[in-house]
Order: sequence, then structure tokens, then C-alpha cells
Amino acid sequence: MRPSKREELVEKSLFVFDQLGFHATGMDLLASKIGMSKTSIYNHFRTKEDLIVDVLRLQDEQFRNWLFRRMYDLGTVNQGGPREQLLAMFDALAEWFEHENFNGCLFLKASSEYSDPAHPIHCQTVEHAEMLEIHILALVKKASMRLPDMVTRQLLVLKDGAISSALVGHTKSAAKDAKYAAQCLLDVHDTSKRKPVQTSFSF
Amino acid sequence: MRPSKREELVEKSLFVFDQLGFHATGMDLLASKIGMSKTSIYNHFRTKEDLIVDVLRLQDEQFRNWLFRRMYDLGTVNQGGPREQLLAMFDALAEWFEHENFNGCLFLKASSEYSDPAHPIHCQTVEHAEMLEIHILALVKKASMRLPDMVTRQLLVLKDGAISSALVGHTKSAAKDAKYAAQCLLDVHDTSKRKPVQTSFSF
DNA sequence: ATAATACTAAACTGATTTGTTCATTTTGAG
DNA sequence: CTCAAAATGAACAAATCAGTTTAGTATTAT
Repeated sequence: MRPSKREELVEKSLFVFDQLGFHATGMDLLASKIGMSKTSIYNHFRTKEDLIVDVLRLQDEQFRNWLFRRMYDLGTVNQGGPREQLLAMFDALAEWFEHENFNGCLFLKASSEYSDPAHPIHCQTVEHAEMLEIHILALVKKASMRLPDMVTRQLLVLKDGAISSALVGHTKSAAKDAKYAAQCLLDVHDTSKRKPVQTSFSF
Repeated sequence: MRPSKREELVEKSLFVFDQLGFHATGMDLLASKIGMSKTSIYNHFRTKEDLIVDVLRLQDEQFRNWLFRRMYDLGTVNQGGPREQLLAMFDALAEWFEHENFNGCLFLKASSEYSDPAHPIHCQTVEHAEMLEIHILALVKKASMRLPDMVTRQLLVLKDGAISSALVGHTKSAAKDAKYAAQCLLDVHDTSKRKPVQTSFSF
């Protein structure tokens, strides 16, 4: 069996679900949008749910590959280290937000439409979040940050927040704002810098 | 006509849509869940879309009332000022995340399920975001922050990110992480404090 | 009490949902 | 070429979708 047809099905479904949403995309509409018969779809996948889970698996792989590659490329110019790669995450996001097909995060969409934590589709989004966290945490540790676990979670909060803001506000500044916030966080937690001003008193 | 029935309809619909999602909630299911006949619903609202817009209007009012009230109450103990109120936003969020019925942000859900910027439902979420921004901006200015517009947007990015993280990761730490990030931001931009360490070099 | 208003349940559109069936055609490898 | 696997379109099922209609029951003000 040639693998190309099934992969093409998942790839094109990814695009359609991303643009229209999961519940809003019926199987007849999907079939016509991807130029494939419904019979073929159900030949490859038992249910719509199964297809969506595979779509999310592909998006997990594609998004992580793209993000980490882009973070590396943008972050290692001018002898940039792990810190610059972390900050480059927000430059990569900015590129994404500017893309004509940007329509929010597929995983936020999925966890919003299938919010039951026991649902397989929701589980897939949790898995994606965990995979992202592992990679970011490694960079944060390489960048010699205090409280690496917390800083990692904070960076991911900034990432999700930027995506949400970009979707609802159509504000291109979301990525830039998040990046500057991340800079502050990294500065404050950099072990190679003097302990910065504290909350309770002025310098 | 007594207004209570219509208000009750919108209030109960708000709960059901929040729990199940918009597309996933059919009108028959909605009618049975809120204990009201479908005929009555369509007597009050021409379409499902109209109902959802009103539901979002109510949620906008309720959420903002709750959040600002909670920020004020939590932020003004111990002679707290605008800065403490801003930080209290994340304590309020933490309370929300712990609530048994927490199921993410209804506006993020709405803008995700109706992502067309021209759609009335999407417009309602944009309006909500703008109203939030106005109030936060006023507090940021009162707190004597440098770059108040940017700091405001950053705080809102942290808010949305915390909500998203809390939904997908079920991590209660999301609010705490976001609060500490906000503290760093407010410290760095406080005009009454010495200019902190910068990005490009260690102090 | 009367009459208007609000509500109800239930049946009913016509379209759409997920998923199946079937007869036919396309495709690819030996 | 041959043959089996894979894909197709179209019809089909049963359920559900948004929304309407109908006929009848409460409520409420005059």
C-alpha cells in the first residue's frame, strides 16, 4: 500500500480543520474540500475522531519541527546561544501570525472544542504541550536560568497568550509584546546577572 | 412582559455553552438542559446566533464585574495600590481555575469556533477584549508604568496564556507563574525604580 | 370574567450529521 | 496484459441540526 494517499488525506484535513474548526467541518464538506471521496476517508479511518487524532499528531510533529528549526536558525545568528533561541521563539511566532492562513493554534482549538480531559482528542493536545515543555526546558537549563521549571512554564504561557491575542485582537504586536516580556523574565532569572530589583522595595 | 424569563434563558444558556461549546450544543439539547421549550427560546431570539451574541454580552458584563471587583478586593488589602490590583488579577484567575466549573474562557472558545473576524460572534469577543484593555490600561497608568500600552498588552497576554495553560495542562500553577511574570514586568517598568539590568549586557 | 400575552409539548420541515453499502473504475506491481 | 488492491460516486441509513407550526395551557392586567 502506498503511504502517500493517507498522508495526503491527513495533511489536507489538517488545513481544513484549522480553517473551519472541528465540529463545523462535516465529513461531506471535508471530502469535497480535500478532493477525496468520503468512502476513501472511512477506508483509512474508522471515525472522524480517529482522523482528528491523526491530524493532531501530524500538527504536533510539523509545528514542533518548524518552531525548533526556526528558533535555531533565528537564534544562532551572531553567535546566539540558548537564550537567543528562546527569544527567537517569539520572532517565529510573529512570522506565523503574519501568514495569511494563520487561524490560531489547532491545539487550543481542539482542547476548546473537546474539553473533556478524558477525550482522546484532548489527550493529544496535552501530549503536545508536554513535548513542547521538554524541549523548552532543556534550552532554559542550558541558558543557566534560576527556577528553570517556572521560567519554562512562563515562556509557554507567553506563547499561548500571544497566539490567543493574535487571534482575537488581530494585533501583530502580540508576538513583540510577548518577546519583550520574555526578555524581562530571562534577564531577571539569569544566574550570570546581578540579582535584580525586588518586588517589595525600590532598589 | 417580565424580563426574568429572558434573562434566565441567557444565563442558563451561558452555562451550557461554556460547558459543551457552541457548535456542540444543539438547540434541542439546550432547551432540555435549561428546562425551557424550544418555542420559547425562538420566541425570544430569532436565531441561535443572536442568542450566542447575547450570551457573550452577559458574560462580558459578568466577567468584567467579577474580575475588577476581585482585583479591587484582593489588591487593596494592606494599603495596596494600582500595582497590587494588577497583580491581584492573577490571584482572581487562580480562584477561577480552581472552580469546579472552570472550562476555559468563553471568548477564546467563541473566537476559536467563529474565527471569521466579520462574524458578529467574533466581533463580540473583540469588543470584550477592548473593554478589558481600557480598564487595565487605566490601572497601569495609575501605577506609573513606563510604556503603559505595551505593559497592558503584556498583562493581557499573560492572562490569556494562563487561561489556556490552565485549560490544556490542568496546571493550577498557571496563574501563579503568570503572576510572577507580571511582577517582573511591573518591576522593570516602574518609573519609581532604578532602570534595571538590560538585555545586551550584565549590569 | 375577559382578553391579551407568555409559555408549553410535540410534530414537522428540509438540510445536514456521521457512517455504511455497493457497483464501478482507476491504479500499480508482477 | 492480468489481477488484486484501492479509489470512486451515489445512494442509503438513522440521528441530529436549526428553525417553524400548531394546538393548547398558564399567567396577568384590566
